[in-house]
Amino acid sequence: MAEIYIGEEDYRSFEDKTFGDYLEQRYPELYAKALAVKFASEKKDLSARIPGPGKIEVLTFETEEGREIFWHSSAHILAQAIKRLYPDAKFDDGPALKHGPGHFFYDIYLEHKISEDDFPRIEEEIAKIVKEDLPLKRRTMSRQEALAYFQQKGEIFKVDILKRLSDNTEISLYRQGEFEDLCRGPHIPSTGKAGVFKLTAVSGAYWKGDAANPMLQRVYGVSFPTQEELEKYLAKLEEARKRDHRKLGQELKLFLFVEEGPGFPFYLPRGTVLFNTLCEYIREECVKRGYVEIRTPIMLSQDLWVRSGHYENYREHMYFSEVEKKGFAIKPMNCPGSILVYQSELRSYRDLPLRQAELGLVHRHELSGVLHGLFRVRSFTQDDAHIYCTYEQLEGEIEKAISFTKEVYERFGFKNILVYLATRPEKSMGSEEAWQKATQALIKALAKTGTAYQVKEGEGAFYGPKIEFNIEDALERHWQCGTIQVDFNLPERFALEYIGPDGKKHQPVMIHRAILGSLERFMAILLEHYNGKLPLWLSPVQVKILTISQEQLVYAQEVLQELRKAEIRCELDDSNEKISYKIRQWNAEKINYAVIIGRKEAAEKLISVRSRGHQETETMPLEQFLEKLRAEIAQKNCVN
RNA sequence: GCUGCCUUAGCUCAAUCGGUAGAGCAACUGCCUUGUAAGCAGUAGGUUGCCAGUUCGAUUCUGGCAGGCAGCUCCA
Repeated sequence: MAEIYIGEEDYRSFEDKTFGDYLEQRYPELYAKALAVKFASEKKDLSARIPGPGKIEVLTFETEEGREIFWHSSAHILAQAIKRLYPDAKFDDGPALKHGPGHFFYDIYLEHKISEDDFPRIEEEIAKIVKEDLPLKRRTMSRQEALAYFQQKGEIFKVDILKRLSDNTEISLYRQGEFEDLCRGPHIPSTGKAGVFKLTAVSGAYWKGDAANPMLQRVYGVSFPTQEELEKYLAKLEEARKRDHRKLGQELKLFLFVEEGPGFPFYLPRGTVLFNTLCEYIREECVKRGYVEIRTPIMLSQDLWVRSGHYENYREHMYFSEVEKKGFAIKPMNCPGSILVYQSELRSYRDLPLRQAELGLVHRHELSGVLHGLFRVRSFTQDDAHIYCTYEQLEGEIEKAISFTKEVYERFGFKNILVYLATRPEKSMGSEEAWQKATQALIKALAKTGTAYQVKEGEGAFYGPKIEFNIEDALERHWQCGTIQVDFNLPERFALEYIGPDGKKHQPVMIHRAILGSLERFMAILLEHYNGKLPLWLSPVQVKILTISQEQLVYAQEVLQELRKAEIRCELDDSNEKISYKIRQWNAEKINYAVIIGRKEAAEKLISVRSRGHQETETMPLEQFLEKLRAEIAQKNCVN
């Protein structure tokens, strides 16, 4: 970022001038790129008067704050274009974005339904506005004046925004040509600096984000200073589209969705291997840390869910059924089942902490509109666990769970992990004191493990506060995976107890935790993260044997048997095709290794090995290849 | 669930103005006996998502339903 100091003397000669004037004279090259400035940690328009000597930070498209201003101004230009084409459009809000389907959007009320077919017309009008190079002029007025002004223009949404502001706020407006918008600013100096645009999406958005409110139309767009940058962005989008796990899942034959089961994934043979491999990994890691594993039924009596509070607090996400006039529910969570296992024996303090893991299949009714490949489904398997411990053990157990979680993410190569602390929601049960204690325990453990986190107010589970772990995928999207929750409520509701050293009954505390979260979601993240090129230990098919001609079939079968005996996941391509065709197929399947067998290899009882992403082959005895595979699998290396 | 868009062979996509559908890949069969990213030929594959309506006639127009996509709201 360019920083400039305007000294006492210099300032005197620019006393009545603007930042723009100053830059234009002193730093013409920088002026050409400047969008706005930051002075005394306040963002200002270039047309703002210099208030005094000091540091000026010049905001250009190269800076994050500069881009935000650029895109915010883009939203204004979008609105202006729409107003020109549809004069009865009313505008709500049009901010810049950090993530999502565009750099900016504008929420609009308009009778005409804007469709993608309208985009070219709107884009054309935007280009005209950019070409007109209209200066953006700021003016201020009182809130009362602004209210009257927008009322008279019929901009009812702007009026609503103004009504929510306090009375002594100074209101600023920005005008570009015939279009004027309520806005805090700052903005780029003129529409000529806005560059090239592309509209990317149109959809509905609830007014003020409330589902009870009517819907506005939200038009999304992207913009860049130059055409090249726009094209580069579009190419990146295309790359992301190719990485979509839904597409990879189909191409690699991993999983399937059918009309008969919306949101209920089917695992194909290869996807099942991946699923099972992840389960095995989690099991091993749990065993190392003193967990025991249980399995509980998918369907349990409705009374149980009433007792646990799910019926009261979670009903809209549950599936119900009736058998012999008795109500049943399919489990949306594993905790009540786990509790019944805890209660099956009289527990002693010597049994605690009891770490009870379950790879549990849960069903949750999700609204149809939120389903999204494996990221968002209606039935999924959680790598769940419930830890029953004494109050004294609580913090230590949370700390262990935090480091366990971090270790697992590291294994898969996820570097960026965001942690949140979600506190008591409105719809929840239990005493305020229990919530306080539980939340404090989480905070202490976070501090002790040196975990940076942000607070999500009111986003906890209905029975307790939670730590949420989000990992960042290759497309820089964040996905919630792991969670650690402290629960005083379910032990209370189910009257859980253990016999203490004093021979008396005490109530244990419960920790709910999941690391991968949903195996389905985690698989999807892995697929996008690795672009379908799974590391060897996770690959459904690790090796494919390709014969040069039918002559080598017998030897190829022998090699296949040997590899399978060594528990290598292996397939043989015995089709009557040329080797180049088989290589092409092998590559498309993203299988880690190809073993190529021709006349030479068969004669010498050797194999030729080619690895994914490489052109060269290496000829070796089968045993040597097996050693190499064993070593690589044992490493569970996830760096490609 | 809400708003908008989409649905044609296993997959990716065509089909003019309303005249009952085609291609490539995959599959299958045969030929070639193949040396590192598509060998050649042939065969089969469809109630155009489902149900109504308009029409002499609907893949095409209208309505409803289902599923999908993007976003909103929600979330592991």
